Amino acid sequence: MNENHCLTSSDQLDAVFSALADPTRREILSRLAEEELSVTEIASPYQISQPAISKHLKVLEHAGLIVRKTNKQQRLAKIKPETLTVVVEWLDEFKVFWGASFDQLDQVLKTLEASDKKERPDE
Amino acid sequence: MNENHCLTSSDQLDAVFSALADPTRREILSRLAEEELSVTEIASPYQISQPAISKHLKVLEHAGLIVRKTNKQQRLAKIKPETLTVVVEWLDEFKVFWGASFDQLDQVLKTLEASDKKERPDE
DNA sequence: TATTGACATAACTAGATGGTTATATAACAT
DNA sequence: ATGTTATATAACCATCTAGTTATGTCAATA
Repeated sequence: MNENHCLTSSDQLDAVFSALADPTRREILSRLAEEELSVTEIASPYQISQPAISKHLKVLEHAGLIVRKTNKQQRLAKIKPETLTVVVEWLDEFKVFWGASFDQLDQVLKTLEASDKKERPDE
Repeated sequence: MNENHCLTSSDQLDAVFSALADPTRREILSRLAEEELSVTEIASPYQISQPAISKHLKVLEHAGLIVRKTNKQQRLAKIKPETLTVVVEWLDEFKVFWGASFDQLDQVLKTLEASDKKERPDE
C-alpha cells in the first residue's frame, strides 16, 4: 500500500524520474522513440565511452523505459513508452492547477490503461 | 539553442526531474498542492531532521517547483505548478505512442503557455 | 533583556552516480 | 584457427546526494 497513489509504486517513480534526470539518457530515449538502436549506434554521437553508455542503458532498462533484445551479436534497445504512464499519472494529481483542459488527461490515462493489457506487439 | 526542444532548457529538465526523483520531495510537493506550509509543518510527518527538510526545499526551489515567502519568522513554501509544464512538454514528444487521445496535450500546452504570461497572482 | 521558536548554515559522513581504463565473452568474418 | 566486432563486467575515482549534529540568526514573547 502506497501513501497516496494506488497504481504507481513510489519505487518505480523514483527509478523513472532518476532515469529521466540525466540529459544523455533523455536524449537516448528520444532517439529510441524513432527507431531501435544497438549499443554502438546509441554511443556514436557521444564523447563518452561505450561502458558509460551500457550503464545508461542499464538505468533506462531498470526503470522500465526500454527493453532489450539480442540480434546476432548486437543488443538492440527499444523504447517501452507505456512506462511513461507513471509520469502522466503522477502529473494528474496537479491538473487542478491549470484548469479543465487537463481533464483530457483522465481520458489519456484510461486509454493507456486499456492498451497496457495488449502491450505485446513487440516490433 | 537546444538539441531538440525550443522552450525547455535541458538544465531545467535536469533540475525538475532530479527534484522529482526523491519520494520525500514528491510527497512534499503533493502536500503543497493543497496548501502553503511552513518548514516546521512540512517537516512534522517525517523522521528526518529539520535541516534535511530545508535541503529538500532548496532543491525544490532551485528546480522552480516552489517559491517561498516570509511571514513573521516563518518561511512559507508555495507550489509553483507552472514549472511542471516542462515535464508535460517533454512528454509531448512521446505522445505518438499512445494515439490520438494525447493530441489533447497540445491544447493543454497552449493553455499553459498562455497562462504563463499572467503567472503573477503571488497572493 | 532574556528566552524561546523557526529556520538556515556549516562541517561532516556514507553511499550513490557517472565517468574512466582494462579485460572478458561471444558471435561473426577470414 | 584467428582476428575483429559488439557488448558486458570489473575495478577504480571524483563528485554529488541525503542524511547527520552543532551552531548561528532573527523575530516573537515573557
